Amino acid sequence: MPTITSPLSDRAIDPVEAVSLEESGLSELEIEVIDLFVGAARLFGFPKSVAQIYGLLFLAPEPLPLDEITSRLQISKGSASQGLKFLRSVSAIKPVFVPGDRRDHFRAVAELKQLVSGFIKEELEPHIETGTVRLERLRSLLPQETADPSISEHLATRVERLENWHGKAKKVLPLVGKLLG
Amino acid sequence: MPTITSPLSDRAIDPVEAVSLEESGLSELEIEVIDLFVGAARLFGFPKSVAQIYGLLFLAPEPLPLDEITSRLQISKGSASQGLKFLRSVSAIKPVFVPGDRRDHFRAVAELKQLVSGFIKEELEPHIETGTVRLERLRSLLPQETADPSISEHLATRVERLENWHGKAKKVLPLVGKLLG
DNA sequence: TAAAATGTTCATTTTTTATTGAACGCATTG
DNA sequence: CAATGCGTTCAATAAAAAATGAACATTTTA
Repeated sequence: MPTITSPLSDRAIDPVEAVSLEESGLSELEIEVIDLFVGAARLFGFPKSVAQIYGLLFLAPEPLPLDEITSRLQISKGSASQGLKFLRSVSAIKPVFVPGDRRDHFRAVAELKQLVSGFIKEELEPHIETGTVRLERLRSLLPQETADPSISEHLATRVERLENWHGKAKKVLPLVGKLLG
Repeated sequence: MPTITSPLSDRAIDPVEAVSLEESGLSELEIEVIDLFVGAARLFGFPKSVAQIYGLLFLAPEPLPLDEITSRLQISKGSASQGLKFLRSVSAIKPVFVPGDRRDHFRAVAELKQLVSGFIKEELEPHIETGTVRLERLRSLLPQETADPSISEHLATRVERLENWHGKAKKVLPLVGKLLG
């Protein structure tokens, strides 16, 4: 297992990758910014391609269409399409109509608040909702009595703790977005 | 690409896995709680084994040693050792001395505030620190002038935006821990 | 002090996840 | 209405991450 100190271990900046990007016509600034996003994305569990696309759009002075993304980042049409789809789904990018061009163009949403809110709403909240059902089920599985009564007591306490966490998450998550206003 | 709708797609509960756990002598409640943690862990990018260990300890009335963890969860000694190491590193578990037993025993830290703080401190803050250096580098890469001056202007704005995000993260992250008090 | 117990490490294997690219649908255009 | 452009989908492949297990170091016990 190459996980060195933790499952979320740091990664060194890969010079090989940097070069391969450079050869495809990206500026040094673009390479650096994209790499920054790729690193951050890893932390949050996003695929590299998604981070690359967002990084490219973040810096681009004009909205870009899919085929420019594929050629500049040297990724496949499939990856780009999927990445854009995801970024749209969390409202991290917006489609922009460009007159006289049939292709869809996209710009990055650069407001932290919007980015975080979009992610919370689309990725986190759904999970929290399903949590409600699962907690009910947990409660139903609590043993009414055990050989040592302190054990069933302890188990009940733990389920209560989970319910407590769930409530906190429900309360705090929407608040986080506002904190970044 | 089996990523269906998003890179953080939901996963169905795998009945096969549930059975394999059940056969190893875990109660239905334990299976359910562990599965809950495994699901949540995926969201945060933790390995399954880490979530399983934490879940088991979370419910356990008494601290458990490594070999009981391996036998109850049916995971290898290596996985358990690494998982415990990580959980210790983020202060999600604590070693407990058990008289008359040479083995290290561990209990789960069940305070949300502590869990979140530990994770922020050990996993997030280090990244934020390296960010400072990288941002300085970005600034140095900004072109002094471009063919169209509005472009260099735009790029400067973007780097400022990143600095802005960085500052917000530095301010808000420590605050999140306190929000959960 | 030899044997057993405990826990870590890390090369190898397995599993999971992401990327690719060809096939397809649909709209536009010549 | 054939040909071309644009974008999506998905089976196959590649890449990345995690789990395994054997070797090892250390401590304890007999």
